[in-house]
Amino acid sequence: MIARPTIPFTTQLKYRLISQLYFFGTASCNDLSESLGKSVPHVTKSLYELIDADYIVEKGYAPSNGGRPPLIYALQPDRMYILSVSIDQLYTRIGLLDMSNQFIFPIETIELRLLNNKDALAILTKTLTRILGRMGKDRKKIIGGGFSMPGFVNTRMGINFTYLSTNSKESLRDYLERHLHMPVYIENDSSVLALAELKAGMAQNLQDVMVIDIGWGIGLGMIVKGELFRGHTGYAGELSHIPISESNTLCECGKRGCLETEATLRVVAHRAMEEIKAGRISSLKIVDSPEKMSEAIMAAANQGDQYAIGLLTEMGFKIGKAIAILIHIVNPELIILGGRGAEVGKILIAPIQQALNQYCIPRLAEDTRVKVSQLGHDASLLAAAALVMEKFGQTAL
Amino acid sequence: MIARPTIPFTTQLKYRLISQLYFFGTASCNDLSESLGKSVPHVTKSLYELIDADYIVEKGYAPSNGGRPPLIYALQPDRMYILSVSIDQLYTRIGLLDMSNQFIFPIETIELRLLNNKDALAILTKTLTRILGRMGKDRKKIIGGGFSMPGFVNTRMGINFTYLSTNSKESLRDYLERHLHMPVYIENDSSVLALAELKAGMAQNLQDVMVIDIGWGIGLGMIVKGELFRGHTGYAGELSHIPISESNTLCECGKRGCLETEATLRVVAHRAMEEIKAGRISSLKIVDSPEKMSEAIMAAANQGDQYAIGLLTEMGFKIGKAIAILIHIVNPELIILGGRGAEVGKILIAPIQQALNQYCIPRLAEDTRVKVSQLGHDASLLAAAALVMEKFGQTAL
DNA sequence: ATAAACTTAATAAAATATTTAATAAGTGCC
DNA sequence: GGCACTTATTAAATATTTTATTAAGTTTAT
Repeated sequence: MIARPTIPFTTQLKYRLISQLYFFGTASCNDLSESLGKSVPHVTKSLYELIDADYIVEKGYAPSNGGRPPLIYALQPDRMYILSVSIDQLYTRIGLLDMSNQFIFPIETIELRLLNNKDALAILTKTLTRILGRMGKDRKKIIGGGFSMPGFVNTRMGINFTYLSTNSKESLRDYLERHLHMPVYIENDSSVLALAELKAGMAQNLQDVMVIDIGWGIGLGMIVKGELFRGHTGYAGELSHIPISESNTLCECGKRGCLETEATLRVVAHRAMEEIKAGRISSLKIVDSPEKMSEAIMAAANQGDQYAIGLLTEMGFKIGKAIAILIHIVNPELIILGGRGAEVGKILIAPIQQALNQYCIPRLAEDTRVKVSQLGHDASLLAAAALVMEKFGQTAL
Repeated sequence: MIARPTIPFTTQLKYRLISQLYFFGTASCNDLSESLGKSVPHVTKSLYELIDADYIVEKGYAPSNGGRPPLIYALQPDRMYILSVSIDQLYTRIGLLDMSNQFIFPIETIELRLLNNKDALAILTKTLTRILGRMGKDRKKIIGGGFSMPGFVNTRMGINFTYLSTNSKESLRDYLERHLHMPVYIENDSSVLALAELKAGMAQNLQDVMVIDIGWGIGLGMIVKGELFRGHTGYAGELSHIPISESNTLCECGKRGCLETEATLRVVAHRAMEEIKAGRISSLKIVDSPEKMSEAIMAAANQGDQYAIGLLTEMGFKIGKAIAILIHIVNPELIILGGRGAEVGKILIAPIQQALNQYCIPRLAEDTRVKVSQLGHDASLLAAAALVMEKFGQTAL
């Protein structure tokens, strides 16, 4: 078993201070005192010890807020690093982040098909080992690895039941820790998306937020009581298989009418290819793969193509129906549309809002805002790193 | 504004100790130390001070657990009291509890129709004032009032948007505090039912539990991360208006196909009355009110009447469909069937389980147990009191 | 049966963590 | 310049945990 904390501090407060500063970027002693719920003198003391140990640096004074100007602190960027891995069905992206959230190497992307691929984990591990090899003596500074991946992930047990099998009894997390020699945290990709919104996006400082991951499938990341929520065994947010439609399309899961059979980019892409083949007139041309088709549809829709907009509007309305159910159960303050579908968020938001008006109790619909994510493509890598830093801040002694 | 803590202790730990002892009934110093996450000597010290102040008493030694036998502590029963009020559409029950969870007067029940009743709150307040009048000098010992009630309740704002209007800008909570001179906590009845399970029933020590309130309507109380969950504005758990059916019965809320139009005791009672009138043969006879009809149906079902069982089985299956959706979203470890429908829980559990098998992803269905509540009729009064004690334990200084 | 070894529980003393209160230092505004 | 406000520093007081010690039982091996 890998010892979880790589750097041994003498008090828990120091772990929390570093974690907070990582998420804040910069902060004054007062900010930290307030956010950690500890007194200023106590925070000052630990802060100074961390400055002496060169983990934290003073960044000078900020403008006054109507009184004595606050001294600003930040993390020493190259004192610690985080390994961050974002895995999807086709590609895996790997980054190494410093304490100022900068990538210290260009992000590496490898093609790694997860489905029915027994060697996926071995290839991933090998690639990671190669990349880590470049770190030299800085390797010891890596405090952990955060992994975002699709599938049924049980975070507590460190297992992914769908992909990246270890082909043995060993859990995926233990396997990775054994090969990478660092603490590893794995999490479902939709949850990581939600974490990104919580730490760097629109969910900051909010309590109850649902992040819809619109892509090849449809996922849900839940922020409940200001924290990521994963349910009892880690499968909370299985939006894709709730029954939503009257057309009884058979789903992979064996049931009929699942949201996934009706409202994903995959469904839209396949449907467009069929309909165009059958003579449907549009600015859209058939392209060679459904993946590229979905991108073409989104591009066309953003250019104003009526057919593409129609397809996405229909998808949006069905997603809205599912969100209506979600709102009845969870009563969140904000719904964020994220994932690849966020590209056409502006087009989706109207039919979604319409579905909410139609299927929600008015009081509930009124109290819930719907917004499109502003986070870019690197968000999932930053959030996978956040996974590590969050645990770092919870390190007990 | 009413000062929330009636009794001023010098440390927060003392409030938490009293709260814990209330819920535990009796406990050893070690039990308390563990459950509060504080060291034994620290707990001991506060415990002794509370014994000196006569809030807590020693109850002698418990049998050894393999070592030195632990000293057992309990609350002094008549040092503090809690006012507990459980309100439903027709009847309101009022109790006064001591610190050993005993009613110090027989529970009073008054008939109080909530619907379209402008005077409901005035009548309630008058009754409560009369009952409190009997307390004499013990009145000061009441540390608060807990109110369980139907409707859209926003606990943070202290408002019930559906019933018991104050006919003014003042919140219901403020109104009650002003008239009763004590801290008041109001909560939705389904949530209180969940709290009862959390504190005294099957949800004890569990993290994520859904309590289905099967009655005249259908409600949901949610335990998330080991605590009552109410969502952003307090309306989480609105199970009754999620779309579930293909038969498009119009619901009061204006939508079609809501669970409430298909699977409540009210629906079952009305349907039985119509069908029997139309000549349906059964051991059931028509009674004069739907309320009594529903009780007759449940009694007949428990006696083995096939028609009654059929009606309830159909209701159960539809409730199961809704629970399937719930499980996909929340991934709870336990579903508890509560409310008046728990009387026929044994009959409902089979069709519910069947619906889960049919509509849930297998992994999710496997990880979720379904049980029938064991709590009796007084549970909601005890839980309303728990509302008060829970806040008492959170009293800061 | 009985002593030795092992539990669990309670207590006292010492060490550490954390807050409070008082004060100082800087800024902006009248 | 004086006042209100925010931030920083220090000393003293308080809260809390850790460690070691004692007490009171149970279990196991003879």
